[in-house]
Order: sequence, then structure tokens, then C-alpha cells
Amino acid sequence: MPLFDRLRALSPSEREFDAGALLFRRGDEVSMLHLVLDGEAHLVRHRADGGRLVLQRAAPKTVLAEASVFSERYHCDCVAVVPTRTHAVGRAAVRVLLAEDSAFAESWALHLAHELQTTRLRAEILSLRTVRERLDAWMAWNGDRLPPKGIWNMIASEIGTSPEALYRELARRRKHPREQGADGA
Amino acid sequence: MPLFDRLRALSPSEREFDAGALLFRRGDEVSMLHLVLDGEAHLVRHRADGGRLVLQRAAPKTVLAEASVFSERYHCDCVAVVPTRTHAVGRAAVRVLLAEDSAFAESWALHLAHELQTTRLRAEILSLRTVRERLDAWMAWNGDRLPPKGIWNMIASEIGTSPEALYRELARRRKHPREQGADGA
DNA sequence: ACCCCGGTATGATTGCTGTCAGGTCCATGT
DNA sequence: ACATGGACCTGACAGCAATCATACCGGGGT
Repeated sequence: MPLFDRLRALSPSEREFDAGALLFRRGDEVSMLHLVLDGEAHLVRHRADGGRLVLQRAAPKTVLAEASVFSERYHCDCVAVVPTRTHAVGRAAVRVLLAEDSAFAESWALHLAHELQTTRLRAEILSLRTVRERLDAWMAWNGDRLPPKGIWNMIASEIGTSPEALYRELARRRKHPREQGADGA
Repeated sequence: MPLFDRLRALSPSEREFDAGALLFRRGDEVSMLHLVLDGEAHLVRHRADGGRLVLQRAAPKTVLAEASVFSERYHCDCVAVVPTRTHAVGRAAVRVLLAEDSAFAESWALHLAHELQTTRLRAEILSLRTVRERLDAWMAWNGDRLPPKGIWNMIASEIGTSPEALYRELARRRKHPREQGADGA
């Protein structure tokens, strides 16, 4: 992923956050763009009733709050949900690069377009009703292969079901290998 | 939306498609970028078992398959699900503009970032379990207002539930106005 | 004035999944 | 060898929503 490396090369500043620490607050001036190296950070918006709405779950090797590059101030809070290490690059530097280096601007757009594509797909998968349909869709996107053992938990949360439900669906397919899919029309 | 108009200004070519017509096929060379003016077009990928996986549902005033700008060939099919009118602009022209006009490149990136933001939000909403939580989240994003009558069907599909389930939830809130939200922790 | 259609509304039923509660297996560290 | 923890696995149960069915209502067309 050239974009990530290109961004990292901009500056050498790493930052660490404890679990629960805030990377930034809504209303703060945007001075840095964060790349998550380890841990996990959530972009959250607080609701009037005290509930919170998650806008992005940034895993390692992920750019956090891409839209903030074009915004003077943050529109939501960002909190580390586990101990998290990020690489912070100056927003101004990124903007200069975007404006002056069209190759970089292109890979930035490419990154956004790709991220958009996979996120749209995820939304489509999540709008399917049954675990079976969702797993079918996940497999269709991932080369029609069953997910490798060891990450089933991750897959479960990716397709929006409980691990148990996914285990059951996988067990079902082990027993009845030929009954999957075929929701034709 | 300046981006949309800027793209439209690139060329005057409009195209019409009957319901069910293909805008393009997987493997076709990408020569045009489509802006949907009326109707609805789906980006779909066909599965081995005959099922189809929707990757994007492009409504009016929407850019179709943004990622295709950077791709020589399409990676999926695109079909008009109702009679659809699009504005097609040359892919080459868009690329030239991206490379030479950094202001345009910026608004293109801005568009992608914004689209990404709302799509991530949609995915988060869809990963909530109950209609109540989903509607709370939808409202939190849309100014804590109940959706206006007349488009409840659209909202239902946006938050991934049946219209009936949404009607019931709205009825519930009419009767018990003060019991919403507050899922605190 | 009438019909028709789409959106709204609500009851009944069924089925899937979330959750809880147990249990196995395996890699790791001591 | 043993303990530990994490992922995998499965049974039982309850709950929510999808679905089917029915009905009301309001606007547009004739």
C-alpha cells in the first residue's frame, strides 16, 4: 500500500494512547491526520440521550477520519478503545501534497474509492437478512472460499452476526455441502 | 454540489437505458464515467451459483462506480433496475482534469471522503440489532427528527428493515414519546 | 363522484438469531 | 506435566423481526 507509506514518510511523529484516551474532540482544530499502527480507535458522535454512534472503527494500517483533511475542525470525537499507537502527520503537509503532487492526489483518491467500494459492499452484506445469505455474499467477494480458521470471530463481526451463529452456519455447510446459495432470481 | 456540475460540464452526452438494460459489463473497457440523472442503476457481481451481489445502488444525482476512473476495465456489471437516464463523461477527460486541476482533484477527494463517511455510518447502523436502535442512530445523524411522512419506505430500506417494522416502531414512539434511546454505556 | 394505487397501519404467525451456558481442543508458558 | 486462555462448538430458550394478510386513507386521473 504505497499511500500509507507515502504518508508515513511525511513526518516521524508517533503517538500513543491508553485505552479510553481521546485522540481528539469534536470542535478541536484539525492539525494532524492519524494513521493507526496498533490498537483500535473509534470515531464517535455523542447523542443527546447519552448514547454513542460509531462512525468509523479504525483498525491497524488504517487512515483515521479521512474527511478531516478538508475540514478546519473535527465533527466528532475519536477515542482509543484499546491501547493504540498512531502515526500523526500534519494536515497542512497533506494538503500541500494533495495540491502539488498529482500522483499523490491520485493515490489518495484511489484509496478513498477503494475504501468506499468495500464499505458499500459491507453495507450491502449487512442489509441481507440471514447469516446464510451474508456468508454467501462474503464468500462471493472473497473468492468463494470459506474463511480460514482462526479469524472466524473477525468475520462474524464483519458480517454483523454473533460468532455462535457463524459457527452454526459453517457447521451446517460441513454437513450439507451442496445446499448453499442458489437464491437465483 | 459543485463536483457534479463540474463533471456534467465536461461533455453534453446523455444516455438512456430501459429497465433491465446493461450500462456496462464486467471486462468492458472503461471509457465513460456515468452520472445518474433519473432512475436507478445497480452495480452487481454475479456469483457462481447464479445469485447476484449488489455493490452499489446508484440513485439520481449520484456518481456511478467512482473506482472505475482508475481502472482499465470494469470489475462488475451495471444494470438499470428502472428506466434510467445518465450523463456520461469521458474517463480520459476526468483523469486529465484530476491530474491538472488540483482544485477539481480536491473536490473529487472531498466527494469520495463524504460518501465514505455516510456509507460507513450506514454500515454501522445496519450492524445494530433492533429497529429501535437503528432508528435512534438514523435520527441522531439526521438532526434527531423523525423522518417525514411520505418517505418512510425509503428510510426502512436505508436502515435495513421491513416497512412494517418501521411503522410499528414509529407507532410505538407516538404512544410512548419518552421511552426512546438512553442505551447509555 | 368514482376508481385505483401507493403509503400507512396493525394483527397473527413463523422462523431466525442473540444470548446464555456449557464443553472441547490446542498453543503457550511455567 | 500442568495450568491458562483463546478460539471453536453446540444445546436450549427467548425475543425480535420478516412475512402474510387485511384494512384504511389520501391524491391523481378519468
